[in-house]
Amino acid sequence: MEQEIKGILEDLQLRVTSMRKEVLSVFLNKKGTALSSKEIEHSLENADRITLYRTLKTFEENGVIHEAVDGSGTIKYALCDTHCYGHKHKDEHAHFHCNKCDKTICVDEEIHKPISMPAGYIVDDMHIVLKGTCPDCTSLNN
Amino acid sequence: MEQEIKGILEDLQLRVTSMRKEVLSVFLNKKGTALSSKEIEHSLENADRITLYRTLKTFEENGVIHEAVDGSGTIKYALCDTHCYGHKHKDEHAHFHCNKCDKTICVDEEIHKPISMPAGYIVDDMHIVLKGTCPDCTSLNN
DNA sequence: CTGTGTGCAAAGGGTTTGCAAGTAC
DNA sequence: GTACTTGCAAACCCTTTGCACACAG
Repeated sequence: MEQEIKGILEDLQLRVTSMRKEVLSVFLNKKGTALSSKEIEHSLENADRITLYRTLKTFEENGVIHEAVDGSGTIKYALCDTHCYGHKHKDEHAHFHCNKCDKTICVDEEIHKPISMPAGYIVDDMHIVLKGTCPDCTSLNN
Repeated sequence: MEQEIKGILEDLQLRVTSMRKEVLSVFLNKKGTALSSKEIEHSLENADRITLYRTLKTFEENGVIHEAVDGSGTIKYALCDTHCYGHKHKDEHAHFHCNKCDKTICVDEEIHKPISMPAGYIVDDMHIVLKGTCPDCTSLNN
């Protein structure tokens, strides 16, 4: 893992700092989950929030992570797929947002184009957000 | 229109104040558009931002408006359909968000269920956000 | 050594809360 | 008249910016 992280950063010619390694490991440990900066902050040992913001920005600019729409009001970040490194982001999967635990997961199902826009509209990007209750919260019965 | 607005408020047993009438008329004048609190504020004559926040909250609690997911990072509000007054919100239409003018419109096309969730997930609500360029901005060529 | 990254302090923007005065009913 | 609304001030987030020090390469 340490090696994987170092590799990602070096490939992008980013300096390998402890903050970047820590943040990246949080994402790798929670693959398939979109995280808010707050959640990331809580997952870090010695968290300087400001540095975290800058780290997230750097990661976003370099195609390591991308913003995910989950309809929770706060911006979340998700690890980019390999094919999106450095390129234009294609965030073509759906997100499920649990209203109880506020967790957001990436849904890996295939998406069927749900709608056809009237003429004149150019669609670059599509986000699908499902809201409800996740299995963890259902079984907890709270 | 004055009558329509008064009727909506009275039906919900809300006091008919000038702020509420103004905000409601903004929504009625821009039917099919989801508005941010900033946009609403600019549409008002004598706008006290704090009162506006409270008005929006009241409207939301009473099923007059609902939050719309448009992936712009800011929360937008849209007028509820009649069938949603006071009831659980069913925001089953898609939203188109123009990346150029930041406008959000409600798309009235029928939605085909685009995805099937794995077992264990309870889906209460679905939001579909399309991002791109609207006809106005395409023709302006800017 | 050089330039980038960090961490603190302070500023900025949006939203919420407290409270006295104003208004709907 | 009474309870709900309003509007101002202040408080409270979260996020960004400025700058000196620290560290990666």
